[in-house]
Amino acid sequence: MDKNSGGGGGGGLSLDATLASQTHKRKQQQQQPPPMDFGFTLSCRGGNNDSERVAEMDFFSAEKKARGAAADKVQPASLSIKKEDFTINTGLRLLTTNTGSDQSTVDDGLSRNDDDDKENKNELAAIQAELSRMNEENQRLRGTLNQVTSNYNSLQMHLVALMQHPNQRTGNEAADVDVDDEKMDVKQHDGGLAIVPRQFMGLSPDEPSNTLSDRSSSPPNNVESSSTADYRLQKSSSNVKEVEHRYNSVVGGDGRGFAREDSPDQGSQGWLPNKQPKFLDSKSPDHQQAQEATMRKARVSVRARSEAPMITDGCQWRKYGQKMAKGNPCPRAYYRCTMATGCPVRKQVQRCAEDRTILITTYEGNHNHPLPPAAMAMASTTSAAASMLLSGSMSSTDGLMNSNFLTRTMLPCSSSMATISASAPFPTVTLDLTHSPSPLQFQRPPQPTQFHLNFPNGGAGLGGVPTQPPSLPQVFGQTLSVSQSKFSGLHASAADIDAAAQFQHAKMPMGAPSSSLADTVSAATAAITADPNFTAALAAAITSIIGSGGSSGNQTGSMNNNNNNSNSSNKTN
DNA sequence: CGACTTTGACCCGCGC
DNA sequence: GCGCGGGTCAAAGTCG
Repeated sequence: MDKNSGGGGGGGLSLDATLASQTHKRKQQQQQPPPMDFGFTLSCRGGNNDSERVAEMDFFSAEKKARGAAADKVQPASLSIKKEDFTINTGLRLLTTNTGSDQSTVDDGLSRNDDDDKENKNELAAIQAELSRMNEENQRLRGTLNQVTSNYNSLQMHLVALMQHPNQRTGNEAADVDVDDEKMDVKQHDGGLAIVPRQFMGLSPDEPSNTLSDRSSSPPNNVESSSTADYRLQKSSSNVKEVEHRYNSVVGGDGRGFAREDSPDQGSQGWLPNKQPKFLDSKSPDHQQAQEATMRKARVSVRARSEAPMITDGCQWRKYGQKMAKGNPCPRAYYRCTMATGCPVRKQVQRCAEDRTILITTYEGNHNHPLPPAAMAMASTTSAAASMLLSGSMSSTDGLMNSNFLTRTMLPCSSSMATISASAPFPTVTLDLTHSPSPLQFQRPPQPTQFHLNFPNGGAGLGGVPTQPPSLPQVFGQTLSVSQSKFSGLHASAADIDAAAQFQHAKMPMGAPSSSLADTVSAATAAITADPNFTAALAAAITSIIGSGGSSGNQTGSMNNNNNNSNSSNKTN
């Protein structure tokens, strides 16, 4: 019954940056007055949020100035005031007719040469015009927001399509796009250390050829053409729904949790035995069942050194079983999340047979309830990893899994990846925290024991300085791998996890402040500072990195961990 | 007394 | 069909 049925997951070079930027903006739009320049937001990869915000503020400040001036105030260049002028006139008439009975006989209201009244009327008219204009602007912004939402959904779908069918591109095409994207990284991170090869970018084979040609034939610096965006907006709603369904299945399915508000009611199902077949979508039953079967078994395993019987991940767990697993003298304990009734999340805890100081914690499912900050860290990690994993596994169910997927998702330091049990019965992502980071990985300066978390401006409100949350590869030298029974040897790069995290965070509950970027960061902070168990804190820190990666325009590749941001630099060891 | 843990039994899938 | 192993259930016990 685990509603895991699909894989969102993101991964990509330029796409994730754009997507993350839009995601972040969506959150901003729901928490504060929406930015004015949506067109720029959509088209600008890794755009400077602050510049846009400044533009917005300038607009309103100019507006205030105009309010103090005459009624015929200067309008921002981007706004049309014709309709508002009409509104102004209407208001005047209404005021005139309603002011007094003696005025009713004077239609034009000019017979009374009362300057004070005129001033008052003008002021009222100005205020009314202001209100009217605000209303209109609200309507316009609402429409723009809808458009942005549609575009965002289309991008999501596109991203999933890319992940599902990455190999139908020709090698040259892939190389071209990859090179372009890497160039973008260099642009975005001019710190000199910012070149982060981002694999896993591909064009969907089922994508219309025009999009493909747009990308392949466009100049190298042409990253996101409007035609492509338009095309994405034209994606069929059915595909979007399918993607949403998959994504909701991965990141959690209830309205309170990670799911979209319009998603099917998945969270109400709560925990039920896996053996009970439950399929939420009636369309394509066979296909859906296959997806469900795959999704509900997706797991995220965390290997960490810990003397404690269980790593502290911020959630409350209830042990419901213990078994002696074959081949391991240490018993395997089964836990269920008890933070909310019906939470489907379970985890297994078992010590490694070879090294009993290593604690293997395997998570399954997604929380259907709000999480405390400390718990959000791990939950974000697992969800992101699962979404990444399932995005690939779903392709396998479609028979479209490409071998290139494996190679293009390999990290440059793939040789140092941990070897995970290839006999895993279920698709499993393993985060191996037992190895010290390799300083040579990710071409970064040797800082093997430090994490630098660039805190976004949301948490402390530090002046809205644009931050560059480091992507997973930058700060996370740990190894990451994916083992799937169907695709033994499948490896996923940390960048994929990062992208998946971005994808997931795009679906985080908009109304819940706890899902905000700031809380994600605070979650990591809380986990790091409060948790006596270092491994848990380490995992939380990693999670925070993953989770925060989707909020900045250039989250995918910044290796400049010691950038100029004043609100950065949380570290743990 | 409620929440949690323990532990044997049970169910199910899979391989032989 | 049977045995094995993984996973879960649920009654009994424990703890604060």
